[in-house]
Amino acid sequence: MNMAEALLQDKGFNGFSYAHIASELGVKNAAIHYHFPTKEALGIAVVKRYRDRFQLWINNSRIKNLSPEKKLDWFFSIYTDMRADKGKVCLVGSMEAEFNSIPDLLQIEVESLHTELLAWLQATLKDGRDLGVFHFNGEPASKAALILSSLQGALQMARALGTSKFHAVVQQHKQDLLVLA
Amino acid sequence: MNMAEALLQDKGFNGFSYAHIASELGVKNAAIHYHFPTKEALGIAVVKRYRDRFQLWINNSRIKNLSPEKKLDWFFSIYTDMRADKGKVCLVGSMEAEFNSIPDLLQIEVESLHTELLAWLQATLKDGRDLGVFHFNGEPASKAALILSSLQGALQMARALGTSKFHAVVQQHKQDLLVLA
DNA sequence: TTGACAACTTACTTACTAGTAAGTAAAATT
DNA sequence: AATTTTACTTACTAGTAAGTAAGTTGTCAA
Repeated sequence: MNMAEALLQDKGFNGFSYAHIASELGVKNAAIHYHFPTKEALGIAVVKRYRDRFQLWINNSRIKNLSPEKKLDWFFSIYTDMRADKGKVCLVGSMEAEFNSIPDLLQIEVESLHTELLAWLQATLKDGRDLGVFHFNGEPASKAALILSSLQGALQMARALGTSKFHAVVQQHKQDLLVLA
Repeated sequence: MNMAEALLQDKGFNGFSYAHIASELGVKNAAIHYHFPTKEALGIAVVKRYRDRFQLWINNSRIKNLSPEKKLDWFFSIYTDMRADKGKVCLVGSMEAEFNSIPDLLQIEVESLHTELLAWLQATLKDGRDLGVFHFNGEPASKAALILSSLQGALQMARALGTSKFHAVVQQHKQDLLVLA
């Protein structure tokens, strides 16, 4: 599953095969099929694990008790770490880009993950604005969608235009939220 | 090339084959290879055509003489139209998501397109701020990267979460740029 | 000690992939 | 009118994809 997740974030669902995983793990093709009968099942398991991991994080007091500002920094750091880890992109972006060529049940799993990420970010932005630390117009839902879509896009952008562009985007988000115009 | 472009935006580079194009056009596999010897060449031709089209547009007086505000509306409309056209995503996002599983020369072509899109948006944002119609902190380059990455991500997001999310993002960008805090 | 099960390997199938070589019919060029 | 070129088709190759059936080995419990 670690290998599959890394390959998903590196090459996309249609860009890797059972053979890739098998050879790198030093096992045979069929050994993967023993644990994950189909590629769809493998993809779903990876996304499901990611969802569970995210829920564990945000419900852990380590994160839960942070200020909105620190929560946002933590959230940004997830994406910064992906960029630093061999230029990975986020799972959601990787699979939504080729959404119409991935299996049905995997689409549903990706949708669930995306909804959960967005819900947490939206709540965090709302809390921050209510406390007066974040400044933005409009609905928290819209601002959350803007920021999340931008992080997703910026990881992809960095592949062509370099890591500096990714960091520029993150800094711009911080400035937009924290600095009064 | 129209078919290839549509398939790229629908399924990604690794999600379509010569057979897809051939069958839909009612010709044989080899007929495509006659015009585009390799899949890499086909991809490059599609992106190159898109680059040329974009340069034609922005150098056309119809766009060139628009106010920064109208220019931005035009730019947003490109992405809104993609969303309306069977939920396509932008070429750049589609290929950067699977960047590490597409041919080398195609990567370079995508990079060029992305650089050109970003340069135009950056200049437009700068002009708008200089004229006092746009309001944002920081460098035009960073704000341009933020907006472009967000549009790219929002088209992908809309596939899982619906068109309304895409429109929310566009409206939020307008509000962020136009309304004083 | 035997039996059952987990975790494989071996060996395979079917379907599809990009790509090619050789031939053909019609249109354009000389 | 003869020749060349364009745009294919037919028929193929070599490689890879996901997926499967049957057999093997090591571990553990009764």
